[in-house]
Amino acid sequence: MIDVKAQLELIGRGVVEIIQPAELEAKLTRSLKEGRPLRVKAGFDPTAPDLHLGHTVLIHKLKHFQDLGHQVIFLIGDFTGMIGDPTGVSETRKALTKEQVQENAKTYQRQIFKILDPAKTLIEFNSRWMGTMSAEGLIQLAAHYRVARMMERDDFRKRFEEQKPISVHEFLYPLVQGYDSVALRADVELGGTDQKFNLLVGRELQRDYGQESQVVITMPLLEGTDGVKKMSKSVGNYIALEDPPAEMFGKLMSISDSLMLRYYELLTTEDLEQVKMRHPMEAKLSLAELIVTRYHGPEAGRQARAEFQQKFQAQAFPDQPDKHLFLTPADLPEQDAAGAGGIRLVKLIVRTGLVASNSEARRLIVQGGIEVDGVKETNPDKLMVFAPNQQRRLKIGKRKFALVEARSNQSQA
RNA sequence: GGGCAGGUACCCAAGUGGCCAAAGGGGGCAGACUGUAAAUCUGCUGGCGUAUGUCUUCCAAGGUUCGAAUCCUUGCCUGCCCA
Repeated sequence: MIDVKAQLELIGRGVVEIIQPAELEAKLTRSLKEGRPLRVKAGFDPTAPDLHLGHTVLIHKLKHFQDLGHQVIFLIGDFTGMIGDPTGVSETRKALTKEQVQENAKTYQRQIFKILDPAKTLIEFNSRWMGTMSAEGLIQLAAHYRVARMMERDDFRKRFEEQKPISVHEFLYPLVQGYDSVALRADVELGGTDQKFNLLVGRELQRDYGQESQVVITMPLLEGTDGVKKMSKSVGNYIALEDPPAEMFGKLMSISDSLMLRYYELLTTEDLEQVKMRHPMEAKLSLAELIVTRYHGPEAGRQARAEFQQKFQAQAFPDQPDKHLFLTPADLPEQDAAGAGGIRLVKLIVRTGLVASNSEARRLIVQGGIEVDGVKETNPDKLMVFAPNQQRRLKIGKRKFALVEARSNQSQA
């Protein structure tokens, strides 16, 4: 283990707040002296089956602690997931079933080891102690906190003032999360700035239960792809670690220039001044490749970049279309003047399955969002004639491509 | 337990008997513009062989009416106030 000052520097990188810095220093000093690693906890709610880039800000911080030799505890809130964290949400969240939560938790475990060292990471589930807690125990736990303190929290107060529902069980969330720290005897807990309230409850509960209070470290929230709201599963502005490479790359390229800098800041170790001096598009391509590489490997990174440039910059048809459609003579019911079989353009578009309905296909066509073999086609009722084995390339909207191929008979792959 | 106010399309929100597939905003999609974008501007945004047509939709079930998102009844849900 390295000395306290160096540890503090790494730990402090990128954090928003440390409560309290002096306590952290004391803990580190004692840890070093006694050769006892600190127990560092971060909790995750398995409310959706995917971790996203927003979570990695925290996970990277855990990684820092891990590299410094401390005991990292990745806490999966399988029990709390059944409650649903009310933080930052304007409406009551739906509680998940036990089965859903367990399914999602499995995925979590697989994903974090793209960053953390499996051998040095302790994975815990808070159902281990919460699942067996009696009603009596829960009521005793609840007695440790006051309603007025609960209402100090912004989202509760706002919802209360706006006459929106707050269920009693939502009050239990901060309590349980705080109790997790008691059960794990956590020295440090990491969380986003939105978690500050919950994290602080942990400090108070530990004190009430006769333990030393944990140090709380808050990290910035990563904005989602819209650049405004925090990245979140429920809002849908997220980039999941398990998004396919091409999709991940595409999402990263669709962020604004200013957001790109934010991502560089929080997700990479690149020097920001140098990034700013580069051409924004170049910088964004590098960022996208960097991140795809991190989660899918260098080969996937290179490929995603090449494909992106082919698809959007050269406007070329990709090697791997989104859909390869085969048509048999039965699919070509109409005939042109010369008697050749064809299909109306609207129908053809719908057949690719890349568009939801006839009306939507029609809209796209009329608005100029369809190209056939590189030529814009705006007549929805145009009869598309196919000779046997003829192929046509459809560009549907900005980013969907389909290859359509006529087959002379029913034999089909 | 009592009183009051609400529940409208993906979200917010107007509409209170026919002109309502339902204003407006957000989101989404498309086009233009670009450096991939973002921003901006324009258009579209329930389904159906696009149709001065038709079907399904305004919490749910019934009812009144030629006609209901709009009126009545009951139920479910939410908030506030009183107890």
